[in-house]
Amino acid sequence: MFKAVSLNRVSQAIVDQVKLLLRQGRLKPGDRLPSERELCERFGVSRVTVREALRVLEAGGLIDIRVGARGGAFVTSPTSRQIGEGLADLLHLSPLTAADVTEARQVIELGIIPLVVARATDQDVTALRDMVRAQQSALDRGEYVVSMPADFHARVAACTHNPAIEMLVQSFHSPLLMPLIEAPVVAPLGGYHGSEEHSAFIDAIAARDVERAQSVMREHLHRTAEPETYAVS
Amino acid sequence: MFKAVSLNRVSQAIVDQVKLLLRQGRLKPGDRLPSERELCERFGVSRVTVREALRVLEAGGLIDIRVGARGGAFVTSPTSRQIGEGLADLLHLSPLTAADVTEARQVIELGIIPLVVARATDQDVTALRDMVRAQQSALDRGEYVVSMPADFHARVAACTHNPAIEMLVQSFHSPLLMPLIEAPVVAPLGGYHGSEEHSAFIDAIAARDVERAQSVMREHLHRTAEPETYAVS
DNA sequence: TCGGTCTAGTGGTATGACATTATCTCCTAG
DNA sequence: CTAGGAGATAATGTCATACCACTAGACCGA
Repeated sequence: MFKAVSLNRVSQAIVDQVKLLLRQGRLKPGDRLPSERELCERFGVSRVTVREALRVLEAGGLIDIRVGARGGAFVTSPTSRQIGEGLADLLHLSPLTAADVTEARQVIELGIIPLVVARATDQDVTALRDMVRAQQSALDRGEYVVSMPADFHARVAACTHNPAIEMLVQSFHSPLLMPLIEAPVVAPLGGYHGSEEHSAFIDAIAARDVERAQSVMREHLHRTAEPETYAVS
Repeated sequence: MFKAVSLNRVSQAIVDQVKLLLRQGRLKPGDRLPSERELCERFGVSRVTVREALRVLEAGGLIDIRVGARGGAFVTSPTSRQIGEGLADLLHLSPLTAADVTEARQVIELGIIPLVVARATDQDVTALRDMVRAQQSALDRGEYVVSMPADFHARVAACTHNPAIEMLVQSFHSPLLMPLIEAPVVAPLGGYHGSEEHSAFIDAIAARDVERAQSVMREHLHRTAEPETYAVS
């Protein structure tokens, strides 16, 4: 009956207004917002207020602020990596166990395999093989980088040719979440096993064999997720 | 050799410091940060700088700021909705199509069904039935709320008893994403169809029938995603 | 006991100044 | 004629101070 009369923060109102412009498409990636001083005039507020609004927009990844002449606030064109980081933040700051995250990851990485099999092009398969070969020779030289398995899984997701899925998988391999999901495999032995399994997986994809690909990936995920299983292997 | 001493922004340094305390667990949800004026003293910076840092933390959903006596910045455990909104903003700017998002959603919501079937308790099933009944009677009264289907799907995800999965599904149903994935179903007729399908889905879950549950859900997702399909039904 | 007033503490905003940084312009030396 | 450097310029980054609005709790009176 009586609606709440809450005149929130002025800075929040500015944030909302800018977001609205973004949603309406009247501000597109690459556009430059007016300078802080000019925004003050237009909104009729002080510079502090405008700056706080810009900070919020920047923290949300919507704008990019540059200093110096020709500087200012520029609307960003978000990359899937940025979005993935946001998702990773969400997952990392909440009370999740490693098992929770691993299970969610399994759902996605196994669920996309039919799509991967259906859509992977010859270039995709070749790129995957090249990646495994490069990683294998890196291992032979004793160079193990923790991002290597992440790169592989991300490339597999790219085979779906669906940027949303790609972004989802990448978010699970963000640096923040790595300690949760792939810690046990950083040992060289685990790396070798990983390479073999990756190759077997690619073979299944090339053969368009959904069942086998899922089976290989299921085992791979299971092994890399559980230390004791890895110790036995 | 000489590492960059680019101490970019002072406010960002404060943000990082607080985030570190959060990650170390030295600040827990419910704790209250010192007042702005006290933080100024401790960090040796001005109040504006402290406030910008607090804005960033607030925008990230890490703290909650209250005014008045006994007010201040309180550490909060971020909910999926808060960060899901930020995520949705980014998604709007990204080159994702509705089809991309829908497909990603299908992978997850179909992939979790085996988990749902395996783990749903009697309470879960009862809660789902109650929800459908409540939504049906709301429809009969002519009240259709767009968040209704989102609530249902989120509750289904909760049946996995895995908070990571729950959060993932919720983020797909963030208010700003709804127009992308469930727009065609806002019409009353679509709502009725939705209720029937929801009921059929619950029956399959209660019968522990993975195949049937997946089949019902697949059709449901397919119908709500494509306007022309809906028009024919 | 109930209701109002007072008050101290806190965030919200305004103003004005100066510092820092990156880009552009132009001038000068070779 | 070209390359490089010294300003000019325009924007963000930071500071200090002041005042306002709001809220919780203490206090007080009928």
